[in-house]
Order: sequence, then C-alpha cells, then structure tokens
Amino acid sequence: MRYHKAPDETIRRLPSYLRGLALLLDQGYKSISSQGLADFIGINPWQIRKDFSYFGGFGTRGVGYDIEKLVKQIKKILRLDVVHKAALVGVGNLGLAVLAYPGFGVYGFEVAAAFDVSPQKVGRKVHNVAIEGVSELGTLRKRGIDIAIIAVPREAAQQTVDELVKAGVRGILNFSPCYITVPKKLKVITIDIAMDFARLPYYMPRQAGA
Amino acid sequence: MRYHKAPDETIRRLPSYLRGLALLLDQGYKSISSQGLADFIGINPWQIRKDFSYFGGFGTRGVGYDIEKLVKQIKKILRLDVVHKAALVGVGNLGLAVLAYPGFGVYGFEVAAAFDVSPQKVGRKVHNVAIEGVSELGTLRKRGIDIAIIAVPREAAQQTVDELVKAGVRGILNFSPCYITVPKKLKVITIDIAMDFARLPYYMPRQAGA
DNA sequence: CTATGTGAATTTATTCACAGCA
DNA sequence: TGCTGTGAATAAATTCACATAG
Repeated sequence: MRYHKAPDETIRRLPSYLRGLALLLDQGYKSISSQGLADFIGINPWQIRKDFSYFGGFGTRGVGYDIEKLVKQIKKILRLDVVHKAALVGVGNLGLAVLAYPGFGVYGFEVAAAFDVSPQKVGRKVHNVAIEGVSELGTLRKRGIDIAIIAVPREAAQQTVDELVKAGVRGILNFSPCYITVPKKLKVITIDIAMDFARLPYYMPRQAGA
Repeated sequence: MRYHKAPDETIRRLPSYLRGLALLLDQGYKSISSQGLADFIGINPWQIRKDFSYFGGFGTRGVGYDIEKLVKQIKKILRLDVVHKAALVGVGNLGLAVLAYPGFGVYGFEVAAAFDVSPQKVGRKVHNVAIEGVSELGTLRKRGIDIAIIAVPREAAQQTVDELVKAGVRGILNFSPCYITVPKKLKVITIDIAMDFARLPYYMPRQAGA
C-alpha cells in the first residue's frame, strides 16, 4: 500500500525519526513521548503526531510511543521491513566512503556489489565487497539487486543510468552533480553535497559568534 | 541584504540553477529562456520565473536570460560572490571524499584546512591540504575560515561542534548522522546520506522496468 | 490527569493566466 | 510576436486547540 494521503514532507521526515529512535533504543529507552522525541531530534511535537496520524497513529494516549513498535511501523511504511540489496557503481573517493559508511544498516540496506571501469580496481576487494567490471551490470536482476548508488564522474552518469535501467534497477541514489533522465516508473534521488553547502552562506549570520 | 520575502524553497533551488547554468556555459550557451533552463534541470519554467521574481527579475522580456549575468546575480543572493574558506574536520573515508570533491569550486568554496585526531594522519598532506591536529582549531578565526565541514564519528560530533563554535565558525555542514545543538546565531546544515537513501524504496515502483 | 490524534485555522509554496515590455 | 514578471487562485504543509482515550 502506498499511503497516498501522506505529504512528501512527512515521508522525508520519517527516516530522521527512525534514526532518532534507534539512538534512543541504544540509550536504553523503551518508550518515548512525542515531546521527548521532538526534543531529541530538534523538531516540534505536534509535527511528529501529525505525521504519524496520516497512518493512523502509533501511540497510546496518556503514555506515549513504544519505541520498538514504532520503529517497526515506520519501517513498514517506508518499505524498509525487507532488506534491500544495493549496487555501488563507481569506486572512487566517494564510492569508497559509501562502502565504508556504517549508517545504512539501520535502514536495512546492504551494499551487495560494487562496479568500476578501472581495470586496476576490478578484482580487488574493499570492505568485503568485490569490485566487478561494469560489463557485469547485467547480472543485477538475477542477483536480486534493485537499487543502485551512482558515484561516477558527471560525464558518465547518464550512460551508467541507462545501463542500470536495462539491468532492471528500480531506484537510484545519484551522487553525480547533474540532472539525469529516466523512464517515469523509476525513482531517482540526487544528492549533490555541494548544493547543500551552497546555501549555507545565505543563512549564516554576519558576525562571528562568541 | 537578506531578501526576507523569498521562500526557503526558492533558496534551496538557487544552487541547482547555478549548477545548471554553469553546465550550459560550458556547452557554449550565452543566454537561455526559462523554458530552456527548466528542461535542462528538470523543473517547470514558471517556478524558475517566480523564484527570480522575488529578487526583481533578471531577464529580458521576449529574449530570456543572459547566463553570465544571471550567475552573478544568484551568487550575490547566496553570498557566494566572495570565496568562502572552509575547514574539514575528520579525514576518514568521507572526509577524503570531501577533499577530493571537484564540485565546490563552482560555488566559490575552498577547503583551506583539514583536521583529524589521529596522530598517524596529522602532518600528512592530502589533495594539497595539510592535516593538522584538532588542537589547532583555535587558529581558524585568524585564518579567515568561517565554515566547517564535519565528517567525524557521531560520538565526536557535538564536541567538535562546540570547539568550532568557540573558534568563531558561523556555518557548519554536518555529515555526522545525528542532531547537534548550536547557539541560535549559527547555521547548521546536516546531510545524512543514509536518510535520503531511506525514502527511496517508498517511491520505487513495485515491478522492475524494462 | 496525561499525552495522543485530528479537524480547523493559518501559513507557506506552487501553479496559473495574462499584462507588460523588448 | 515571444518570453518575462507578477498578482490572483490553488494546493500543500504547518501550527493550533481541544476532544478523546488510557
């Protein structure tokens, strides 16, 4: 089911709830109020309650939310209740950072394959993942990999995407700083770290603090 | 001046216009219509015109926009018309990727310093930047560095931020997957790559494409 | 008595439709 | 005639206030 009523902004916030709840669990909390979670992740409590209400509400009035149960519900909404296998394409500096990134586990992702064009890299093993040549991309479908992470130079991005589409991938996380075109029934999320950086000065105060 | 009327969403889009315009310049274009730019970056033309209108409008009716002039105007709005020096804290995998990232130049950023706690790393030079010990963070103010990029483990994030605040930094790009607290007059933008990843499955279609 | 869940009110952002200028 | 710039209309998201359940 695809909870059509929920605003995109709500969907955007759900992963941050998940992250906060995982941290709270680590700290030994079993349950939390919307106020407590709000303080913890820097947001308002009514926003949290409203977000949950789009899916029917997950809490107990007068008490709060059972964290473990809440995590399970949010994961189900985001379809993170099953492990998703992802392939990394492009094992440069950014690709290496992706392979080393410890934060994917919380969301049920597993980077199960890595690809690169460079013959020097192919065959090597990085963070327990063997690097394959891009000619092997066609094997993704039968390996059950339906998500790709693109960390190739901008010039190669669109071509890489085209090959991934042919390989049956349904979702792409694009780190290349460019707009790419895909068939309508495929979701692409582009992250350009420089672009977030670029709006920082606008919001910075004029004079230094303390 | 701080164009108070412009929506935050407009500010969020300006860097992507900048990116697209830089690419168009590379391709030899001198001017562009809102329709042309819209097609190029995957957005609607009226959104672009509306965004520019908050600042008075930058084009010529019946003709379009002079790209070079437009770039200059947007950079001024975002305060990217001066070079900003940034310091990287944490030279792990992600930090290395930041140092190697070629995309900052477009926006007028220069990663002018790098810091790490590891004695093995201090003293080495990576991508023309010498790695210093975190005890040197106090020198940032007099070196004219007012932006910091944090790529340290989550546990160290808040403490790092506190030191950066003392060092006079006014803006922080935080790659650590956690919420951090800062004095109100300091801007923090947090990027958690796993969080963007986490909403991908929600938007993915059920069956594989072609 | 506490903290959730939710309609209603408000604010914010997008889309439209066309007036205005080259 | 062509494309920008913008008020007005629509849509979306946030905030509020309180009824409701435990």
